[in-house]
Amino acid sequence: MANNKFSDHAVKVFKALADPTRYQIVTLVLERGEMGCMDFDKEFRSTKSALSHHYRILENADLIITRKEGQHVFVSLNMEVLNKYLPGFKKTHLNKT
Amino acid sequence: MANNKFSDHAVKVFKALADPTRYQIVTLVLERGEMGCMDFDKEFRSTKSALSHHYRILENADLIITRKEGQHVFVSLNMEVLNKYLPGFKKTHLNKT
DNA sequence: TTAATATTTGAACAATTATTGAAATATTAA
DNA sequence: TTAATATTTCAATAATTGTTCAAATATTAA
Repeated sequence: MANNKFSDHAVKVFKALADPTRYQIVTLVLERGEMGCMDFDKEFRSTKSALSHHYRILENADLIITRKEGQHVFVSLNMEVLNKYLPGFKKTHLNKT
Repeated sequence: MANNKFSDHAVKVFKALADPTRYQIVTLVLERGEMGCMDFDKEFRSTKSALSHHYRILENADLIITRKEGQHVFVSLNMEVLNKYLPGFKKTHLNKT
């Protein structure tokens, strides 16, 4: 978390979700739970490098948590932050066309 | 509303709020209700032209409604869309530091 | 009609953000 | 140790977004 002012962090969270790939990452992890961080490159067209950059942005917004297990990195959501800025996100954004 | 797919519109809404000026416009209108669209140029440093461009983005995301009364334009929120993508927004984003 | 005020538009430029490919780093297995 | 796989970092470039200023449009008042 870079900044502690509510509105600054809020804008950062919106920025993090203001990209189709990152929005999809968040909704997929929300649906499936913790995922291997590079599983996504099969699901969407995105290189591993691009994904890595996207993770950094989600992480800087404090929306995701990454955990390293051996060679692999796993991504999960920081529900505390998601609920702080986007309460009801799961209900509203999951399983929508 | 340009696109009818839920996630595309959602990303558009996040993009619209992913800028400090636009976030402030939305929270101010939420707090005060309908406002003269150029009242903001006193509140923040932003030219009328920049504000006009910002309104177009908020309008394209279907977040605001503009109403013309004589020479003046008034801005209000489209609560239906705000509630569809960001339920609880008012409660969480109002009167925060 | 002309003048005054309000807002929008468009084009140019600046700034930020996204993507790429190659090289670097880390971990594990052989 | 070397090789293989996973992920990150870096620098370059591409693409998008934000701001500015000037011109255009709209509305009302004189």
